[in-house]
Amino acid sequence: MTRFLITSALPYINGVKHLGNLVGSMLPADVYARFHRAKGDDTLFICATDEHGTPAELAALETGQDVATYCREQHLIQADIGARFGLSWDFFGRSSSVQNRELTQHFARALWKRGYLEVRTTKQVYSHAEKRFLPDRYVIGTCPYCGYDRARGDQCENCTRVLDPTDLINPRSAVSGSSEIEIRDSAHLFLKQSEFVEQLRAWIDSHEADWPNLVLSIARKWLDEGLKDRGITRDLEWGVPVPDDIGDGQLKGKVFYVWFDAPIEYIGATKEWSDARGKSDADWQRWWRPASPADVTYFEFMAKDNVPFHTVGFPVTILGSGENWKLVDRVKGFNWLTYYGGKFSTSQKRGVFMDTALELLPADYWRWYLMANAPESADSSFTWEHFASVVNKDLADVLGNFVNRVTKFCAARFDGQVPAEGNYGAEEAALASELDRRIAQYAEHLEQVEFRKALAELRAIWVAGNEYLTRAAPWTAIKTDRAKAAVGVRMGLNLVHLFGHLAWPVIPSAARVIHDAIMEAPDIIPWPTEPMAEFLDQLDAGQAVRVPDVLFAKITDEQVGEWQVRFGGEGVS
RNA sequence: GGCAGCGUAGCUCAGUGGUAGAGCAGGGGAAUCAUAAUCCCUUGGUCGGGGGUUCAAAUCCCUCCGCUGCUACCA
Repeated sequence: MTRFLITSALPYINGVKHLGNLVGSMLPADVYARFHRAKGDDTLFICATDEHGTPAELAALETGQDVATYCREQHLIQADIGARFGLSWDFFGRSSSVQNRELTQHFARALWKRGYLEVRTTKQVYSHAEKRFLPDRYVIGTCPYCGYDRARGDQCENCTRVLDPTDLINPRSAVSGSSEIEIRDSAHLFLKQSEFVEQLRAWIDSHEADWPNLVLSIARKWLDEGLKDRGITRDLEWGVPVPDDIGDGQLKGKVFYVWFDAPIEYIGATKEWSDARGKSDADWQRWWRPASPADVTYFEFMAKDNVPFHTVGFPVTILGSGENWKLVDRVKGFNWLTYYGGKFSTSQKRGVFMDTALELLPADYWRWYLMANAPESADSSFTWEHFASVVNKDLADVLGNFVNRVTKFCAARFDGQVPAEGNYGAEEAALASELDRRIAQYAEHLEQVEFRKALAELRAIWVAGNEYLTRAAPWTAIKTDRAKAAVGVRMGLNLVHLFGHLAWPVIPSAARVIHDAIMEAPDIIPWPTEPMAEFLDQLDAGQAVRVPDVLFAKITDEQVGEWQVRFGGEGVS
């Protein structure tokens, strides 16, 4: 049976991530990983912080810390928030780890030996004020086309023209504002991606059936436009150093480009995981260099801006190495989650970030809303009104109230114990067969990573519970026919138990509380594999049942209004 | 400019050739176990505009409009 290797795009080290980052990679990867663990599959879910690059260096500078200290602190912050969001990483690594440095250098050496790397001299902007080279977008000046005076060196945000830093009038550093900048020659390593076009195209075509349209079209676009060789080194301090034996000594003091080493950290973090447990290399290599590729199904989750790096850049690294590393099997790409139709923005304090989200409400509220409205086919817009209505209806009314009404009625009329009287009949058989069908659908949607559809189906399963309860009406039956009422309550309690199982991949904390009401939940709440006729008839008569506290409190209009103001809501853009 | 995705009910979205769908919101009813929750019934759309192919188009082709993003040194 195949093992499931799951990676989420690496959150960049520069600050706490917002809900859009969460729903675009980490959260769906977590739901999928939990689903496979629940099914009993051998599953490994890997993530890490992406720590190299100019923004990290500048952010450290701003806080007055050295970059290594800054990254260490930020990594711990992100690890903590991820854990509190229920992100069940088997390991959350760091792209600045020793393991990743060694692996990155290993891949570079393999590519160099096979002739896929080449040294080329490029023109780079050097700023005297910062005593450092600046990426194009960190140079600003006046746009020669439209006159906008804060155009970036890579593109003018005003007229959207693509620019080169040398095009700018009055160029200056975006960091210090200093105009003491000059263009210097700098040698860099280029990865000959152009030699892999046919190989990549054949590989991408082979996934016609199992990659989403969004991913296929982005990947093909890059090939169709003519794949260029890509510079994979930078003039920075912080990063994986280029080893002396590569590049004939022309690259002393340079580091690899963050997009070269970041995907390799998927492997690096797996080695970090293995090393942390004191295991041998075979332990992590069984995931990345399996005896047969079919032994492992490798699944990547990411937002659409990351698709080219995962379907073109990283595969070239793997293929070019000539070694038997695992290539990705399935890719799930997401569009953007917007905030009232606009961008989430750290600098403008616009939108909701993971830390503040948890100050407002528990993780499951967010997990449910985000996955039920995941930006799968198009960008989707977060609004407080929509969030409140989804949470109130789905979680509080349909699910929470079901658990509450069943357990409370049981407590009031059956001493809080699973009643023994009566036998299941046609009504219960019909429900079991409906649920067999719906659960199979729910599982299929999860396997196909159609999260909106999956969660709609899960909600329909909860609704089926409410429908059954209305038909069984134990509150009426109890007046004349205690056995009939007992049947309804017993089925209701079995349904509560079932819901605890089915909800676990999506809302793990609430699922645990629900399960605990019936019996103590295991760490991994398993997927129900029995036919429902059997599963829904498993509670022992006489066993005690607890009434859990209110599972989901409703979000009030006052809260919606307050949060709109606090986070920049409607009309703000 | 080029490219990609999207445009379907008031809102959020399914639906890729065969009589327009779901959830929410709105309207009516039932029930009273429950977080006033639930359940049943129901109103509502010339499928962005225009043209074409076809016995038949939301779906295929052309064109125009709008929104969002990408355009390779941000990550």
